[in-house]
Amino acid sequence: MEEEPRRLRADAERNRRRLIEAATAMFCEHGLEIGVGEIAQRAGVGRGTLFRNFPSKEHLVAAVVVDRIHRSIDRGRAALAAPDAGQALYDLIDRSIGWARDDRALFDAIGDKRLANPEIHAAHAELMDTLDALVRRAQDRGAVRSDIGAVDVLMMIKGVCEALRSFQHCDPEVGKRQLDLVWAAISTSEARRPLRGGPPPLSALDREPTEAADPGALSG
Amino acid sequence: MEEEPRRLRADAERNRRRLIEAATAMFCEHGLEIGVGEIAQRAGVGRGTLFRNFPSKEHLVAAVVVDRIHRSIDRGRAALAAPDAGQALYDLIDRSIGWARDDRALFDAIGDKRLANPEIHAAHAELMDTLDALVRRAQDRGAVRSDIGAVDVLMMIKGVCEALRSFQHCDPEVGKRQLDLVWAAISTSEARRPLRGGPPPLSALDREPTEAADPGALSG
DNA sequence: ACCTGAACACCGTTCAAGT
DNA sequence: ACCTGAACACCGTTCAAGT
Repeated sequence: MEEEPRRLRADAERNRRRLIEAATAMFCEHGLEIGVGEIAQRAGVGRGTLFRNFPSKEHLVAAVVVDRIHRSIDRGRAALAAPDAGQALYDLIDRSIGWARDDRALFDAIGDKRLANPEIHAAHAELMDTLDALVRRAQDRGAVRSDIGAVDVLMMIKGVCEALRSFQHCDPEVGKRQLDLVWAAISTSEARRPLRGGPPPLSALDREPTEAADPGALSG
Repeated sequence: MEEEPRRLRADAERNRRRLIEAATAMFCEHGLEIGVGEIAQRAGVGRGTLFRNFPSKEHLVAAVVVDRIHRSIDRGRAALAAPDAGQALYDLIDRSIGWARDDRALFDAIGDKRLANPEIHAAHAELMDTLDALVRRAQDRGAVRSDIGAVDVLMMIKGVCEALRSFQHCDPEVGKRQLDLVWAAISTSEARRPLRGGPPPLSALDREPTEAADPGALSG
């Protein structure tokens, strides 16, 4: 929580920024398994500089995750200002799911292992406070049932995001229906919305046939 | 799909079995990041033997996953034989969530990346057929709403399992409520059940205070 | 045919040498 | 103070030598 007191030299400060930005972009594009060397290269610094700023790759991940959580908090606060609290919560879940498709392992990379990091923990607690306020406002409006809490909602959002990330190439309609199902679970019967589309065929989880699966990928 | 025609020598067959069993146990206990050397050691063979039976670690994971899917199919078929189809589906989801807590990255490790493996794909298709039959029977009974499909249900189960896996040390009540929320989403209003317990406090996602978080884990 | 462990390649991390 | 790249450690994978 307390601010870092010591000043960084100008070039060091710039390198640190570049590293976080490079890491964010690389994690988005290639997932967390991207090598530290490639991140350092993209940031235009040596590998040693990366480890001077972040004691380990895991710390770099943590810095990026904290940054993502802060963006989520911003979105949550904006939703709090919206007139229709129920609609605002629905939209927030919708957009979170949309981002999960692009962001790969970023916002999703929150689990109790990473929450052991105090900075992530603090940011996450702030996010939960915001979500809690949103849920309560939606409950006051009668859009969300009164017997659920922010933890229930967060877990459902996280679940949908991770399930969709595993099936990144599946029919996009599957994602829309997951949103609708989450809403069916947490909304009051008055605020219920119909599920969009029909039940997806069993093939909806397969890769799109347009994208030929590389044959060398696995087994044979 | 076609059977492996060539016979393995008796000792080779035994080694292959031992490797799958050792891998299953090690993956359960330590997750997929366990080293191949430790798996080979537990199986009582050299590392080279592991790679003679499985071209890569990923293939070994695939073999274990196929095995797990077959067990899921067995559970699904048993559920099909139960008198009350709605209750049977509810119980199956319940037990799947329970297993997810113990199994770490096994049954959960199904995504479109791994479905590129033809053996996993075939086993998964069989699982989907079974789940599809279960859902239809529950719909005929009026327990499950008519506008959802097996893909919707599978995605929700997978989501809950992965979300719970991320928060392995959180309050177990969170898991029970996730099951109830899934059921609220997919059931007809007649078959609805109340959510067990009350809304979890925001601290429910933190580690239990009894288990002291190792301070050296991350940042400081 | 199959088994084995030494050797190789790759990637996260450290550190002595530079500025 | 900070930067850098060579060097180290670790782990997945290969392969020459054994049985």
